Amino acid sequence: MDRALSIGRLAERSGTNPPTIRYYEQIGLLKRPDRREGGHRTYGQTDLTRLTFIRRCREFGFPIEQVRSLVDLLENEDRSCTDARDLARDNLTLVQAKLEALRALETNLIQMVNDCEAVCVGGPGPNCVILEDLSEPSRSKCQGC
Amino acid sequence: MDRALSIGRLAERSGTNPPTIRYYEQIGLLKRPDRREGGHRTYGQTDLTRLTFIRRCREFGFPIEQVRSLVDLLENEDRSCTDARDLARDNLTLVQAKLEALRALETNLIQMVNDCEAVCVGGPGPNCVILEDLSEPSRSKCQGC
DNA sequence: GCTTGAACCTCAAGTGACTTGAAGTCCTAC
DNA sequence: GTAGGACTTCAAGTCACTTGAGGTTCAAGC
Repeated sequence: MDRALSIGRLAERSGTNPPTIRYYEQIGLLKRPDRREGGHRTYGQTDLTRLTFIRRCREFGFPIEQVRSLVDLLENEDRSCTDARDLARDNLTLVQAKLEALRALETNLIQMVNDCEAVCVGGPGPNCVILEDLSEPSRSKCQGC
Repeated sequence: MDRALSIGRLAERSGTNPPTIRYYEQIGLLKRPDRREGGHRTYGQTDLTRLTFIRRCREFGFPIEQVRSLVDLLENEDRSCTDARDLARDNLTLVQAKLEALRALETNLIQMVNDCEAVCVGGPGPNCVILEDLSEPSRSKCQGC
């Protein structure tokens, strides 16, 4: 019903901040909106849809340049959705790599905290097992040696 | 044996880049090293140990300011290791939150890719189920509604 | 119609943790 | 002696915004 949205309302409804919207406009991800007499931006339903799409993409971890491709895909009848699948698949691979690293990190941190509580908690800083652990060179690169 | 390391060798042995080492020096995380006649930096075993510690902390996701605390902890007899445990615990909480978000992301992305392959792959971009999914407002904030 | 204060405007700089580039100097091996 | 690789400093770039300064416009209440 409400067609003309201020930047603040658009921000609210799309889950963004006004400065972020201006930033997206600046980098050409959102097109320049109409202005009121005083210079304030006004937006319509189409802008809300597009911005929501952009935010979703960002939540899904797509970097801005990929979001640009996806927006293009969404608005261009001539492009095949295979591109969208490929982008999603690349993104999935990245997410899975990050997951693996984070899981290893979690295991290590849990171990550190537990060891500290069992062995040295309350003792002098330099003797703490956590600091000892952190002083060892990384084992992540050569598991075998 | 080799006491005097150039910045390049130190970088190699610690798994860092020379500019990163200079950056750590600049922000006061590494102390200013001795110089040769010509101005080149030289490092010893202590520097290698400290830098290795810093890199490990960074690999574990500690932000620079926390690394600063941990270094202080490591070199200060008067501080208790409870502080180290608390920092590790805070970090663990953050890691676990990230893990949860990434797992949800992974599930969503897998779903998208699979759906696309089952339903629309090869079709025109704008009809792709992936783009439809991305156009829906986020459900992550209110699971129930 | 006037006032108040929230929301808006632009432009520039800041964030974190580095990386990259330019332009010049030093060191080592041949 | 010389070639070229490693080093030096300083500044600017990266990503995706966020924050701040300083000024203007809008909507609501009186």
